[in-house]
Amino acid sequence: MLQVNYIKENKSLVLERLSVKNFNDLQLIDEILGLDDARKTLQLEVETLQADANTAAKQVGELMKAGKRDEAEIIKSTTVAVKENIKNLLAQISFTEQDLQQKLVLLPNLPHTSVPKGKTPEENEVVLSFGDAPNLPENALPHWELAAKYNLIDFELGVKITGAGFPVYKGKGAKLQRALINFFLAEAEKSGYDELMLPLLVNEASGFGTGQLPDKEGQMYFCGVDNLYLIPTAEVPITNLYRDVIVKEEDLPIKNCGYTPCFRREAGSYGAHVRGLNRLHQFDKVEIVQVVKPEKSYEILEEMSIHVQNLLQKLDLQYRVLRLCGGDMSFASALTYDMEVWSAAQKRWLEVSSVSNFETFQSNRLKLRYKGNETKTQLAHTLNGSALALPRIVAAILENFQTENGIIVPECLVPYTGFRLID
RNA sequence: GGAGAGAUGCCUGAGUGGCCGAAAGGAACAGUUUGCUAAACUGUCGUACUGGCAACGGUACCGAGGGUUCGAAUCCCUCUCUCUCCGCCA
Repeated sequence: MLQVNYIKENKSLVLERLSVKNFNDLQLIDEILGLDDARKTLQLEVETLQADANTAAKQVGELMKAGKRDEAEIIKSTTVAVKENIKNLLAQISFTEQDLQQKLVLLPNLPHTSVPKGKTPEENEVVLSFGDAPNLPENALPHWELAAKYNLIDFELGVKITGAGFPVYKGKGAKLQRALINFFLAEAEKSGYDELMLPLLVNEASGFGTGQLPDKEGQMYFCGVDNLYLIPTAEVPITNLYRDVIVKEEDLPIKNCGYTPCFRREAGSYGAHVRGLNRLHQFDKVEIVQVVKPEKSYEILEEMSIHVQNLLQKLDLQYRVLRLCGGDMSFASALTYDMEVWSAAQKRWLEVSSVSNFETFQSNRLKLRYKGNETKTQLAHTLNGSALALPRIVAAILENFQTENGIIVPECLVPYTGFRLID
């Protein structure tokens, strides 16, 4: 959520930035500024009345004590009208604030100046490419066929017990999952992230804090009886740890990581591109999150991007890094890098990580601030990234490292799998 | 699931209608003292909005939301959460 005062002071800049995200609703901005002015005027009015009422109440107290009942009664009678007035004004303020809030959450975050204009994924900017595509024979198999051939993943069983998009991992397939999770967590710990194990269901306030609610609720599974949502990413519980918190400046940066399953309804996504592991309703992911000082956040975004790239390099996967264009970025992000690995048998890039700087967009909603001895309380910056999402990594490993004799597991995973070959 | 108790500032904890934005202690920060460490002493020590160039003010907030009252941390109602006991249970 953007800060109203910032919008007020930098209106033309805000409009210019928002246009990069293809957002051009000048009228909405004007309405927001109008509502904020109205709110302030009402606020001032009600506070003046309250100050008067407070003084009157004190006088009554003193007069009563002095035994001057009659005089007290006179003052009492005058406050009745004032009270009614205050009540009305408060109701107006509350209504205005709600209206303002509802409109304010419609504004996406301002993209960083380096974000390219564009509407479609094709307009994302390739920042760098790393590694070479493996030379696979013409008859190389896509991962879903490999998964069946080596009895690693059973998609049909998942359909039976739950539905499409909930695979059952078996044998070495299951072990590979566990190995990847442990490898990613170990690497995150080496990079200084403190590990957390988190609730997989969150309440409404948390969904709002990170921006899934109100507008993207269709993306989450919802337990209506208890009013809880299944997390679409560990970002939600981790970042909400710091909701309504004022952290000490010296405790920054806060670095957390956590492994969780993620649940996404993905309503309306069907077809060839979602085959196999390409898009699931439940998948596993290790997430990294940082809470940092504003002046450091872009430096840290690079650091997080490098952490993710190191993982991909250790896994010997060919990858590329994209700087997302305005149209492809998420609502809340100011700058996002997507990491994609090459899926050699499908012959396409698969997104395996997304690393974003949200600047104060989330912290403003979360009321996540920091305070130093010298500095006043101010909003912190939040960042997060997948490090990494498992299914597409598994897809790429199966496809890229397939041989006549089986699938060769990357060296770095062997300590975690206990085997080098899937056959 | 049943019964009871509670929720106050960074922490502990006092406060049952006006003198309470809130005692006291601890922690933290600054200073004085000190050969060093410790101790002692003094001061500072919540958040948000808002007025003012500033000095300094105003308003709200004692789990959340309503109500009673001229006046509520204090009384009433609803909700949430925590704790204790019983039941059930991985």
